[in-house]
Amino acid sequence: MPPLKGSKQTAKSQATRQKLVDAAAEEFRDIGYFNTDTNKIAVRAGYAPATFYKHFGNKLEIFLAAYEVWVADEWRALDASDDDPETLIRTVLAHHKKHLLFRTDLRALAATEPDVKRYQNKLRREQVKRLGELAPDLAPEGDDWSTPVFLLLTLERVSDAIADGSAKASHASEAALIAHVIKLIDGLRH
Amino acid sequence: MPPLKGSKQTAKSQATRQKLVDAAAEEFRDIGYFNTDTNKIAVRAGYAPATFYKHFGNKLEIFLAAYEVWVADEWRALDASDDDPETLIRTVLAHHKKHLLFRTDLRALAATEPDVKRYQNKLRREQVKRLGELAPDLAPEGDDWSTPVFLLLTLERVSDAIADGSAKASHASEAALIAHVIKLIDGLRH
Amino acid sequence: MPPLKGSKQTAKSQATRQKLVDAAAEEFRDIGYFNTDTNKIAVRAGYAPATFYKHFGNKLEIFLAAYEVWVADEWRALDASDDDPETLIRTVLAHHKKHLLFRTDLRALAATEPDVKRYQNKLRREQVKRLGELAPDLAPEGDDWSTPVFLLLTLERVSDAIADGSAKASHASEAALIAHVIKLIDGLRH
Amino acid sequence: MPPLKGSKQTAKSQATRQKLVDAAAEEFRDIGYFNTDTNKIAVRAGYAPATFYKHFGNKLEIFLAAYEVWVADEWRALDASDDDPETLIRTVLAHHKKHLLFRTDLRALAATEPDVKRYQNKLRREQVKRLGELAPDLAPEGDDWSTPVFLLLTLERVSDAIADGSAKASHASEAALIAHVIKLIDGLRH
DNA sequence: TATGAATGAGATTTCATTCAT
DNA sequence: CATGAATGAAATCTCATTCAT
Repeated sequence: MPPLKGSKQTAKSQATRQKLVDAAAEEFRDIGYFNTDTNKIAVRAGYAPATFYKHFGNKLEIFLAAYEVWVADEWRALDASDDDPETLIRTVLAHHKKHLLFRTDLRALAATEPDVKRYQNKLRREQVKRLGELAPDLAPEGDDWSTPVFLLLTLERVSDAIADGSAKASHASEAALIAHVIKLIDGLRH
Repeated sequence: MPPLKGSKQTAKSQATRQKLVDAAAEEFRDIGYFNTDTNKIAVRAGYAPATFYKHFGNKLEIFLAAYEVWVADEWRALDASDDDPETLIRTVLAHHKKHLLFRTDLRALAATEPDVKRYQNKLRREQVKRLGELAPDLAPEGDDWSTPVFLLLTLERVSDAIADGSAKASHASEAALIAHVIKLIDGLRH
Repeated sequence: MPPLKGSKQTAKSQATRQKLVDAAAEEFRDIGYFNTDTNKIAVRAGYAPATFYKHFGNKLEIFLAAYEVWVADEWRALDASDDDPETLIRTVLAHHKKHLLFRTDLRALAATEPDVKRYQNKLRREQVKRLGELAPDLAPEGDDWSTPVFLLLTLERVSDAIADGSAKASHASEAALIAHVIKLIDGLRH
Repeated sequence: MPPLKGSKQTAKSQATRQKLVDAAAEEFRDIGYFNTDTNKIAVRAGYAPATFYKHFGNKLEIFLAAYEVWVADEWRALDASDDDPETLIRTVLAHHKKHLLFRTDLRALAATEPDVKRYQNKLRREQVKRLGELAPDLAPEGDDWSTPVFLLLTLERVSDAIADGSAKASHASEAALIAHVIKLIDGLRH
């Protein structure tokens, strides 16, 4: 069966777009959003600078696209891991370690760019729901989601501190911090 | 007796420098490090662009100077407040709310600028010591600082989430989150 | 009997060309020559950018083609209308109102593009002849065409001023201006 | 008496701005608005491209500034000339001949740029008032300005047609057209 | 013939930095 | 010490045009 008319071309376009997103994700991960530019991204993907603008309107737009991929990756990793708390924590931690720079830039952008903020909030809510599915005794109770949110915030911050080396620099070992998180989880279960 | 020529000039120079730092802090607070530039800072301080470079080598240098002032302010506020946990938390929270943008930019910069990272780590250690003075039963025990560090990280992250509105957006009220922090503090005391 | 292969292709090619010209005319009318580009024209016609260059060498070439169509339209409208002066004036006016943007761009292009200028001059001469056929007492007398030319220029300018709103903005009503033109016509008849 | 503090510097800035406007006016006159760019203007004035943006936000802004100068020049020329109709007509004609390209671009821009349109309408009204001062028997009568407006439109269009050579190309001599305008003026006087 | 994709060339715009005073 | 002005370098973005299919 021959491909539908045009589907081959569209596939090529999609592939280019994907290469650009991948290149952007690498740039953001390696040198950070604020240290790269659309030219570098296009060239890294193997294209001329102008090609960038056939697929994205500006740098922020590709950041959002890379963010989506980033989140999907994290969820895929979490889905593939076991359900016991320590494994989950270590999965999150590994992801944060790899994408430390991406995450800090994300938060900086969320502070000034409404689009980023909106998307981030939406993902946070989905994250809480997912957590509730993985661990029913941590699920939100009624309208008050503070328990799972508190846990996620804490886990996030601890992971970042371990990932960026500041935990170690302030004499807090990875193991001890993880133990604290696990203890916190036990205390939060209903 | 008139002041020596040299010292007078130094005093004037110091005043200019201070005005520049203040202006920079305001810029960073209002529109963020990445959305301002050295010209804007100089003009906001009431000087010409070139004056900036008489006092600072580049934008990062003045950021560090503003960071020092920022930390001193927070400590002054904490010193002036009562010692009970809730008051302390609310003091930290108020400070974070005001300087949300500054803080996210700080973290983004720390991820790529070694100077910022170094200074940040140094401050974290001082912060832990201060906490130990305020609350001896949360002080580090021996070489393991993980308990106070864990608490500080959590407090920091919760404050940011309240300050940037993401807590509310994920259905976690300020009061409920603060209650979680207080409960955590109680659990961590030895 | 089926058409020859060659002629069939030519017919298809002609149809494509026509669609491109139509789309170009719409673009020129709606957003203007200087605010559109060959890609937009091709896409508006339902083709890919490259197709444009199979039929026209550049943007100016299609402008000329659209200009021809534009003139033919105006003449068709005039031929279909009555012969009394007011009806003719109103027909011209209606055409100018619709194609205001096209006309101003035409004049701007004529000032720098010899091809446009040449074509425009040729059309002006034909226009004078037509006017002479419609109204013999306004026809050129010998080598001096100044009377019909003067009339056409005036009519043109008044129509533009009404069409672009500048007449109204300077407190000159459409009716009063048209009355002036009619009076002028009466004065010019021999 | 020493110059006021800063006045020398401001004078320099004004001089630069003026050089830019002059260079822009020359560009617009020689090759037209749509064939030049901010780089060419800056370089023609003797500056680097970036300098342009210290004085003007974009190309349209300097066009408006050049427009103001252009109008002031025309009025200066008219004020300096005699009051008899033929002299005035020839003064206007000379100005149009010199700035033909500028004028057609002006009209094209007015069709798409509200700022230009607004300014142009404002000037038209001032022009009518001036005409009323020069020739009281052509002044507006009450709210109806159509008589002077009709005259100005006609004069303008005839001047353009002579200036751009289209009058000649359609066998209408300059002298005969001017005679028509003069006759029109006589007919319009009250 | 038509095209989807890509791009070289260049216009627009920003900004850290310098220079002459 | 302070500065007004200017700018080199680079990032952002556009568009007429081409190429492989």
